[in-house]
Amino acid sequence: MVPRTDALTREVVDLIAAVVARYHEEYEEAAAKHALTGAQAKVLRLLAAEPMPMRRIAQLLKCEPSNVTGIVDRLEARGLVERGPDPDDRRVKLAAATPAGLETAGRLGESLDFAREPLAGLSAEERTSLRDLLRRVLDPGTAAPR
Amino acid sequence: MVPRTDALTREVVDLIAAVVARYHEEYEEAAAKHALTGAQAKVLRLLAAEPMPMRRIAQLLKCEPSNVTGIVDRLEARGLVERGPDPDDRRVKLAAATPAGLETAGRLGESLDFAREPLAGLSAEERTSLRDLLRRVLDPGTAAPR
DNA sequence: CCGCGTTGCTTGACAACATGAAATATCGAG
DNA sequence: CTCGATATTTCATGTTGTCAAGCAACGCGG
Repeated sequence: MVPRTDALTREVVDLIAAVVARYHEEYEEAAAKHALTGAQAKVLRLLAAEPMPMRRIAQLLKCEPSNVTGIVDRLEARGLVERGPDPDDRRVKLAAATPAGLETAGRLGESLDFAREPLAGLSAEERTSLRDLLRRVLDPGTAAPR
Repeated sequence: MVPRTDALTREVVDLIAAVVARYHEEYEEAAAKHALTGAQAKVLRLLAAEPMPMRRIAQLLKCEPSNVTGIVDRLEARGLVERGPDPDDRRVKLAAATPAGLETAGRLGESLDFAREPLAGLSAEERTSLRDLLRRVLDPGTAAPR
């Protein structure tokens, strides 16, 4: 096992923390540019990709369904999202982006440039090796290529 | 410039997003294990490393000082943190972890294993190359080693 | 020394997010 | 049909975040 004091490991952990901090910063900033909070931006992007029941949004956000109610309420109040019935189950409400919501989501996506800009400095080989390393960090089951 | 549709770049961005999500999940989980919120855990860790003025905490958290007041209030109410005077400037209050706070911070640190466990699957060379790639992503000014 | 702008912190009002418990409506199995 | 399970909402509550206002202390120019 890697000792807690391993300088290299510690440095990598710190770098990951820095990436996380930076990602958040830029995400919030991009959302704010469109008068959205981070949570609203996340939901809007989900719904722009595909309409889905409230329950599913809560699962993807890893939060309580009652929380999603409020977030969708606010998006709906601004005309970015709509709630409609599910033809197969009248308990379910399908949330979907309106045309205005799709348009906002599109512009939002363009602002979410994190790592596209920084990544531009990396060659294709470097991006490939970064991809492979990140994959293995996320899924330790993946063995190193022999 | 890297085209928006570049599959490799898109994949790396998605992986980074996955790392960010996972980091947060594990951080909140570790904090909750000690009955702390994420923000409280962050502040406690800062203060366990070194006492500092409220103002500095706000800078490191990138939030308003008035917000820090509340977070430190809650930590202080639980005896994990103390406010003391700054001998050099009577406007300043130095927040510091109490012995109980140091102890909690210590156990918290042990729970914050993100990327230490996953990283164990990477060889020293791989960790080095991950470190170098992350450094360049965070600071595009750094040229590729020739 | 004295005023006065600046700085550090707190307070108050308010919005968003988050959880949990309870209410409502619907589903589906028996 | 009945009854437990599911999907959503509502309500109460707590934490995080902002902003504006206030207060105490600092420190500089005169």
